[in-house]
Amino acid sequence: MAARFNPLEADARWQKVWEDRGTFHASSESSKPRAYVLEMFPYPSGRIHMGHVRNYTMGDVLARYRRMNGFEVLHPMGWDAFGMPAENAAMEKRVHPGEWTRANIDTMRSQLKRLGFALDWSRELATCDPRYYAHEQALFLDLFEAGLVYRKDSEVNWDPVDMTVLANEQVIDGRGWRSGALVERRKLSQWFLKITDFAEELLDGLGTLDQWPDKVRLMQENWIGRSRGLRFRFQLEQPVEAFDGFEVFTTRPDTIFGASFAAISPDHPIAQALAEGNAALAGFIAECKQGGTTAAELETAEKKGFDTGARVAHPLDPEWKLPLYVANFVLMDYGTGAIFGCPAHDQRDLDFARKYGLPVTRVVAPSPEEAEEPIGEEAYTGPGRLVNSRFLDGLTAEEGIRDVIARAEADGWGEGTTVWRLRDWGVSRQRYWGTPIPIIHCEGCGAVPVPRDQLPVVLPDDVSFDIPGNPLDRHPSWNKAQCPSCGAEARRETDTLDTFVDSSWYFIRFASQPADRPFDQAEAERWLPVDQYIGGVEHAILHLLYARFWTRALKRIGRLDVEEPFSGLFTQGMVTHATFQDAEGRWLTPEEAESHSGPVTRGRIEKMSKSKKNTVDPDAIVDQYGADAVRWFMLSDSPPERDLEWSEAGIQGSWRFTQRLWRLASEEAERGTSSWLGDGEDSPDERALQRKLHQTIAAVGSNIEALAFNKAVANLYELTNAIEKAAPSPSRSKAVETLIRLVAPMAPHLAEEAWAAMGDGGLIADAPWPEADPKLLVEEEVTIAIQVNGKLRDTLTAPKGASREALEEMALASEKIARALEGKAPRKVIVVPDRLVNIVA
RNA sequence: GCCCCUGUGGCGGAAUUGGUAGACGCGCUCGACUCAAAAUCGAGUUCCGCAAGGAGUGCCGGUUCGAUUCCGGCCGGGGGCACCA
Repeated sequence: MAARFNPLEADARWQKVWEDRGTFHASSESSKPRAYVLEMFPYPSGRIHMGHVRNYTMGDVLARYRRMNGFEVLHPMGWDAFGMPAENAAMEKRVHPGEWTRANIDTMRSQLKRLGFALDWSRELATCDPRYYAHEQALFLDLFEAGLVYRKDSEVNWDPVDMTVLANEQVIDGRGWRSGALVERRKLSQWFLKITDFAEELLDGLGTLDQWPDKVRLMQENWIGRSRGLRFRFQLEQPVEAFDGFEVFTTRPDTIFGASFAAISPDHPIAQALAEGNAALAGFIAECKQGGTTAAELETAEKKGFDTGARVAHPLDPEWKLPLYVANFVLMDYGTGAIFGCPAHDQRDLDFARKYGLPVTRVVAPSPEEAEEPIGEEAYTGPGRLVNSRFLDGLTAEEGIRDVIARAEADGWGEGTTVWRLRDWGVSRQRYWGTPIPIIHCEGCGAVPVPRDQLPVVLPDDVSFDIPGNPLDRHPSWNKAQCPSCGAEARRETDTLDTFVDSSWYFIRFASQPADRPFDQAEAERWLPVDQYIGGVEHAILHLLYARFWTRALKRIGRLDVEEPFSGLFTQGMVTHATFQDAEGRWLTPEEAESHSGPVTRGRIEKMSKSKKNTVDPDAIVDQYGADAVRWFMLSDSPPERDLEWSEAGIQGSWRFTQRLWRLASEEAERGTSSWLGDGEDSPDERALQRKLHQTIAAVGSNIEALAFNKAVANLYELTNAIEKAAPSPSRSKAVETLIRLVAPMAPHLAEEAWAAMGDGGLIADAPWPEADPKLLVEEEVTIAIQVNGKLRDTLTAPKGASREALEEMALASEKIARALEGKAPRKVIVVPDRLVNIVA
């Protein structure tokens, strides 16, 4: 028996055993209860990083734990393999994106396999494989036929560096989420998915996701952004071309008598019409378009308007005319692109009114005395009752809103409505490395779906990346096609799908992968929804919202009877590491920092990234310490939702622990197996160890279920400490055998090795999770805290379940207590059985 | 600006419904083993104090017999959204 556990030799050996036996293949036919454990699949960028290791280790512990608890576990892995970096690599390294991607997949697959994850590799998929995207194209056509896909000219977010369109979700602070370039506005013809059709159910569905982090639900709620209010019509005094009026939306119809102007967006059709005969207005509109869209620019941007000279009638008083402005802060793509301005109760409107000398009339007052209180530089947005509002006077805001909506609906000039912040999902990308959109454009017939029997539309291989832009566009033949409808010469759609479409249904394909269709409904429904999904919080909106939408869209068209794809969600923290910089501010690796001759500053602890040179390559660590030590470290110390700081000391500590476990197991193995088959003696020490063991079984189980891996690790350390202190005995042997089962989900190679050495025969991967004996979960004796006026003064040991009277008597008998009381008589004694006695004096 | 989360030793962090704050790990100190080192093992480690004792969970206040936990107000850190009518 080796004195040391040698992972370099053992890891690969056990990985091969699992693979040869198909231990982790998930059977869709199994009669066991099912569990679907999934981690967000990786983009094959080159090599795996510590963030992947942390993510997949967490999922793996849960998957192995569920297996040991008798579940048929689906735990698959694949590749989110389309996307920009492959094209960037193609441009920089003159390698085909497909070749680059597939090489990366090979590298990363073997890296993942070295970590011993309990994955069903037979279900591996890559989204860039025509065998995957063929089905995506079919699903796209399904949605197209169901009216959930449409094409429209629209202002889009154009990334001038990546030369592609971005979805709203992909623009962060006015910059492209990947390139970081300032995003421009451009008008293009684009494909959209009707996610707004699902706004209400996506919002309401959040209420059913009780195993999601509140934070993520809240972020999605804000993103979908429901506003209820009144949509009503302003009549123009004089028609502008064909327009005799326009609609506005407000969430505060109660303040309608505080109106002092109307404003429309520079992009509003009426503004456009007015500008035709008005050079000054045309100039103003052009000026509005120039402004940047970054947060800082918007913050400081002045509220500017242009008085069109047109007038609109107040809906509740036709004699009352309001001036019509074109204003730079009114957005065409929210609400109706037009507003009524109520300066007294909206800060933006107030700024605007002050600037242009418009009246400011208070219509809400916190008390009757303040009804005529003038508005200063701050709009009043607090609670109160309506004033200066004719028949609305005296009503609360809520009553006023209801009243005005009711009148508008009765008199036909408006209606109560709901407006969403969520926009439809633009999925066209002017890129090569993505799923081709299966559409043919015919001059006579318009956009025609590619017939099903011509799917998949496969990407051509003969493309060049020496000039920017989309190589599909300039391909000599690929973009030419025959119109499926009339047979005329036509043009193939050269845009590809946003890669977020690929990841919107991969979890369904994992569950069921027939060759001739996207998935088998019955089989997919047997696995879905995913019981536990684990990934980074950066996908809180983008991916998780799109996947929810896609699932609901499939349900609506009758393809899958699942409402929510992920019933449990966990967002894990990042892996961080110290950073170092030299005197010139250049980043240094930790090794460089150590040997650097000049001054070195230790920077912040930051997310591992190549640019800051603070990455740690998992492969090198696995070489040095083995898979189990790395896995153990990923689970230790930091709560999984928080960031984990990588440290050399930490991985060494984990390595030491694996060796401690090995020593315990090998000692027991040498003692022989028969010792742990007995029940154990009834000595106090053995009873104490048994109790510790069973408490640990219960605690580790519930902590793994709660994904509180750091706490489970602490429980295991405690048990290990207790076993090491115990003298050899049948109970101790049994405890070691059980300890090995408890660590098996976390350190599976070591556990198999120890299991084999202890002579059980089978695989620990197939062994059942130990059962906690409820009788052994409670202590016989408890420590009682004794307080005087709430301050701890003494402790005593009492039998569990001792009576209040007995505890009080014991407490008062304490010498320390007598001293603390300083002769004062107790006024009151509070006894919490099995916990404490508090004497109030 | 709005919304949300968070603040505990030298460090990462524990602490069922309010009931012995600091479990467990890292680091550090001392000791054992060793020619020596590594590894390993033992003891200690919130702060002040020789001790008795006192203070202590960002700060100020409140509720309570009792507050890391509940409430109010500040301060610091992080995240999301943002001209959203």
